[in-house]
Amino acid sequence: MPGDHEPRGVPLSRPRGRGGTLSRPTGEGRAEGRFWEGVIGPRWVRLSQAADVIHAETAVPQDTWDWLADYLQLEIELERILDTFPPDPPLLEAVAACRGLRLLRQDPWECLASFILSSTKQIVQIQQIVGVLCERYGEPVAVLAGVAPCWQFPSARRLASCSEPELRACKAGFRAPYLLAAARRVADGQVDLDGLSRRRLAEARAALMSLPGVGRKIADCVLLFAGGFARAFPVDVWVLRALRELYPGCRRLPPRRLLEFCETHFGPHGGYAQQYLFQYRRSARSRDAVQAGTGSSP
DNA sequence: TACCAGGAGAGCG
DNA sequence: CGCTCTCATGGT
Repeated sequence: MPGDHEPRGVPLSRPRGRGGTLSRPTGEGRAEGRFWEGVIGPRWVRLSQAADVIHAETAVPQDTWDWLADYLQLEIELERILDTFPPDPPLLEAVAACRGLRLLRQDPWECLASFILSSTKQIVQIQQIVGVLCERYGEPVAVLAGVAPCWQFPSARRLASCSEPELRACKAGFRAPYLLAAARRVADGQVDLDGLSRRRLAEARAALMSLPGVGRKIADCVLLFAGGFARAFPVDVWVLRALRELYPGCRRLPPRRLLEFCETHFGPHGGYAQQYLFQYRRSARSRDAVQAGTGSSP
């Protein structure tokens, strides 16, 4: 019977630190109160966290929870990551403000496709587009009673079989031809996403950037969030703002020099530093908006 | 109404 | 290179 498959702390030891960020940067998971619900690969799952364990519920019995431990990156010890950060005040402040923030190990194709759809879109809009794609072209997944229907993220092969107008109809806009071309090249094996993690950083990045609609920023996102390249440091508008405000020395650096600074200064796990700076800067914007009375939250 | 959003690519000088 | 323009579309 469904609802009967909780690990009850058996396979999942709680990661160090207070809490974890369980929402996907671009995914459709939702945090509802003390729960997080979403689809990880082909499975629907509801997560919650008690004192020392992560509690997981699925709609179908599981033989193993390795897939979840991998997604949550439970083997990563956060303190060891933070120990590699340079001890400069801005980064320490960002870490203090986002204590417990961790990275997930996402599916490469889902990650790539989502970020291709991300350019000049707000995060809520990206989630909406992804939701439409899943509903129209993804395989349905089993959920617990009372939970809204859910779908897997559509495979590259499935999206490759779509027409450009069909993808535009999902609100993909000018990104539709990029997504379609990427889906085709992934589906026919011209780009091996699952093999990225075995290659050198520069080679994996070049392979991603050979895809239309994939520049340095999106490539680094895929490398960091799905490829296991902890040093990859995506520079988006928020990180750029954070860097210019917190590190005055890099204000007048040309783009090439700025990227060099990011990849060297923040060390072998710079991508984690990037996430702390990103979250820190965005949360500052939220506070300002609320104070200025322009925020949407009460 | 005007402006902006987790960019990328093409066309300039 | 470094700058500017364009590409859809929804929200504020």
